[in-house]
Amino acid sequence: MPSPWKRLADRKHERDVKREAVLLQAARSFTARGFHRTSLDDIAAELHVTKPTLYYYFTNKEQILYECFRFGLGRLEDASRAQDRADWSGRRRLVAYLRRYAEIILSDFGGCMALVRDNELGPGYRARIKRLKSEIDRRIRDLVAAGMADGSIARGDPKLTAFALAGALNWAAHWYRPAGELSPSRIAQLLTNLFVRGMAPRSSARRGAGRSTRTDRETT
Amino acid sequence: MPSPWKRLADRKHERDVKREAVLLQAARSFTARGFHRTSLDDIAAELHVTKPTLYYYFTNKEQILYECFRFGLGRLEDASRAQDRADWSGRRRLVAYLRRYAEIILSDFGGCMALVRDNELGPGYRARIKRLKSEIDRRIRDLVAAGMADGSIARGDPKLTAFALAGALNWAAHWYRPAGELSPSRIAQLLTNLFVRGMAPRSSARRGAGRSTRTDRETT
Amino acid sequence: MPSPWKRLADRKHERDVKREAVLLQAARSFTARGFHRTSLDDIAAELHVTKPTLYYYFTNKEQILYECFRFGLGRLEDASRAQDRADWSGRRRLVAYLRRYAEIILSDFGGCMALVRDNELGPGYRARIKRLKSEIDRRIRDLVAAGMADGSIARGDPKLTAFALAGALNWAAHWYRPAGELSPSRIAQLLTNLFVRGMAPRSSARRGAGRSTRTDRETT
Amino acid sequence: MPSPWKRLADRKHERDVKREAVLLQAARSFTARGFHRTSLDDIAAELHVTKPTLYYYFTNKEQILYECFRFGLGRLEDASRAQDRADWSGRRRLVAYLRRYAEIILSDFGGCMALVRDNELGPGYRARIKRLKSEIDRRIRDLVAAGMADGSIARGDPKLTAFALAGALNWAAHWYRPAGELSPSRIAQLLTNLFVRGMAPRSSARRGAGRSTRTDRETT
DNA sequence: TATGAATGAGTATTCATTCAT
DNA sequence: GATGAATGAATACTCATTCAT
Repeated sequence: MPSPWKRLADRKHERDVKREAVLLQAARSFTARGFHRTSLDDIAAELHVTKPTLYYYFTNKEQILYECFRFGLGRLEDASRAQDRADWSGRRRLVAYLRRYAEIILSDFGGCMALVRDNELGPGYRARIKRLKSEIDRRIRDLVAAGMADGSIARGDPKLTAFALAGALNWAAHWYRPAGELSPSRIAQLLTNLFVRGMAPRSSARRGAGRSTRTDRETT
Repeated sequence: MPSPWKRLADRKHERDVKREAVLLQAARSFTARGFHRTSLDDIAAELHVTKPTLYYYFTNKEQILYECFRFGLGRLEDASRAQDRADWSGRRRLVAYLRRYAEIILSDFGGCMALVRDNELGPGYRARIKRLKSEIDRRIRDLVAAGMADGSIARGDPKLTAFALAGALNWAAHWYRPAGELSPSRIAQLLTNLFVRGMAPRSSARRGAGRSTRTDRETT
Repeated sequence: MPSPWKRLADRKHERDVKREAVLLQAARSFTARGFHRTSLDDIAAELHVTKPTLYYYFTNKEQILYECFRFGLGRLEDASRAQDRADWSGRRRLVAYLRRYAEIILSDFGGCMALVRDNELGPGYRARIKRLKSEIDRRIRDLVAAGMADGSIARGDPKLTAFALAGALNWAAHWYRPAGELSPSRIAQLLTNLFVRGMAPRSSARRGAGRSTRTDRETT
Repeated sequence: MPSPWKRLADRKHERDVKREAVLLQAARSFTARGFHRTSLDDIAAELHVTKPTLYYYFTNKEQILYECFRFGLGRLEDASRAQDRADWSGRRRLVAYLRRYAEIILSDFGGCMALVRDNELGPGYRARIKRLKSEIDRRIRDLVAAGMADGSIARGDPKLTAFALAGALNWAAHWYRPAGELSPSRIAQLLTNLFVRGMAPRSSARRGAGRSTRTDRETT
């Protein structure tokens, strides 16, 4: 016979599972149809519950969107911490991060974050999301700057470079189709390669010469 | 006494001026607050008219957004046609186009196009917009492909490359602040330079060597 | 042919007429069924319009109640100003005021004011109503105090006396039935007489003796 | 080891204690914020329990209000019975009753009764409350009539006199502040004195003369 | 042309109530 | 006894749209 505590933990867990199920469905619907065109009734129906049930787990429609954002941003944050390897060059860390970044952006919560504008939120929630977002932006910028400092990335405007990278990746949420032939991580790879190498053709002379160490080769 | 025909033309002109004023205000409001959070009353009030007046110029709220989109897309279309210079390399034509593209994206209608999702439109309008958008996408892709064909752009996936470019530029609409120090055309320049050269540092050996012709240098 | 200005004035007037009709119906419904049990649909239906029409004239359900209150309070305020006759004793002015007060309290707006609690209003509106109400209270208190000063009213606590008078009159809104035999002004008369004379029996010795001047006799 | 019967009695008692605690909290909340603006969740939270618990003690939100009313009315009823002293004049009995009446009205349940309108209740409960209320009204009226019959109260309309008295006392629930300087019984005393003596100034000739017997003096 | 007036349809939100545990 | 979870019903409020003038 299981202890009542276990049961309590189960309940807590079940509740969290349900809460997350709501978030997932919401993220998908918000992404697909937009925040305002998705009614709580829609979300509830897709989960086979009724609207007030959603209010048992969330206080607001806004809060639901906020949590979707936070969830996606949280994963980006986690990914950013995972690349803190002192033995890697800035570029290598950046590239590794961007790989994860793309995977996250092309997931349900990430897509919601990239495709639903935060001005759907009221001032309070919005400010908090903006803070988290600039945290992420800053993280990319820092990696870029680190790369520029250690010579693994060509000198330039780190801020603009970071925006360019984030933009190309975020935009992928617009055109990515799960059914397509490109997997998220393949997209990430191709985009980062493109960014690293640039579009200018490499002359034969340039091949291998003066490039960073083998370790930094992110070609797969 | 002026001829009544003149008057008719004047009227027609005045009507178009007003129509466009509505569109401009709408584009700004839609961009700033989102399509659904902007009521026709808002737009009307900002123009110092009343809501039904808008219906004199447009049949729908949707149509207003549709026309905003079309306006921006039209300018992109125009810009694309302006780069049809057979004597330029694919890359040069691409870079020239991207420069204009960025300027347009960072204008009122362009920003609206980049920031307001087309799923706010009903199926009819939406399909038309999607067609126009893929027209633009195709145009970039074609320039990329042309560059790859004539050797001015490194071989790769033209589609993905085009998406990356469009993404980085479109995303600029999210972070661009007119009050900031970077002008749209400067942003365009920096972004395209970044794309062309890539982030990898150029070895001294590489400088100038084997690079494309002087003509293709887009450094300003 | 009427001038367009006339027409504008007519419109304005018509609007005010309609606005007031809404208020009147609202006051009656709020009084009869309570603020929360009266839905805007109820009010609208009773006026043969639809709910959004009410929003054309008022911004809020709360505002409707607020205006009902204000309307009633405004009439009390007017009545209070009408009794500013320097040649009358305090008591005579008080009695005259109370007569009007009762008539107003037993009207639609007055009843609403007496029977619907102001805590139905949000803090903003409520504070304003409270201010108006204390204005009225103060007015009665001042008349009582004036009477005490000029000897036409027995000395005592003016505040408590004022509350007692207002209470007895306001409470009449609870039991008054328009169909009953007592008219509002008759009720006012009887209640004020009772207040003036008190319940203690008048000994024959007291009759006429030592009473205040003939002018102050409010016996009808 | 205590007998199980004792335990049952304890339980019963405990249940009643809790039931009454719910009623008291409800009465306070209903009085402060109104019936509809007080949710069962509010009441439950203030009691540190959850909403369904309330349903263990009551079948309805309405029933809770009904019981609050009944509780207050019950105390008025009790008070009325306590004044049945054949050796006292009608007026003295009336005055004694009013003293208790005021104390009750200025208590939690009494205030609820005076401030929350019975039209919040459905027809069934409401009818029962109205019956109890008219019982109370009738009781005051009877005392007034008795006083008029035995000469201790000046002749007049007993019904209207009773309403005036009840009104002035009930209304005190609106303005009474427990923190103020006037205690409920002092308020009762002042109000009844005012009613007995009236506002008209007593001429010196009248002092002491022809007034009712010492016994009837209710000055404290 | 432009507006005042009105409305239908939709939607977030609240809340009393129920029930299995 | 008490609670977590769920729901039906009601309701304020918004807004695109229409139409007579």
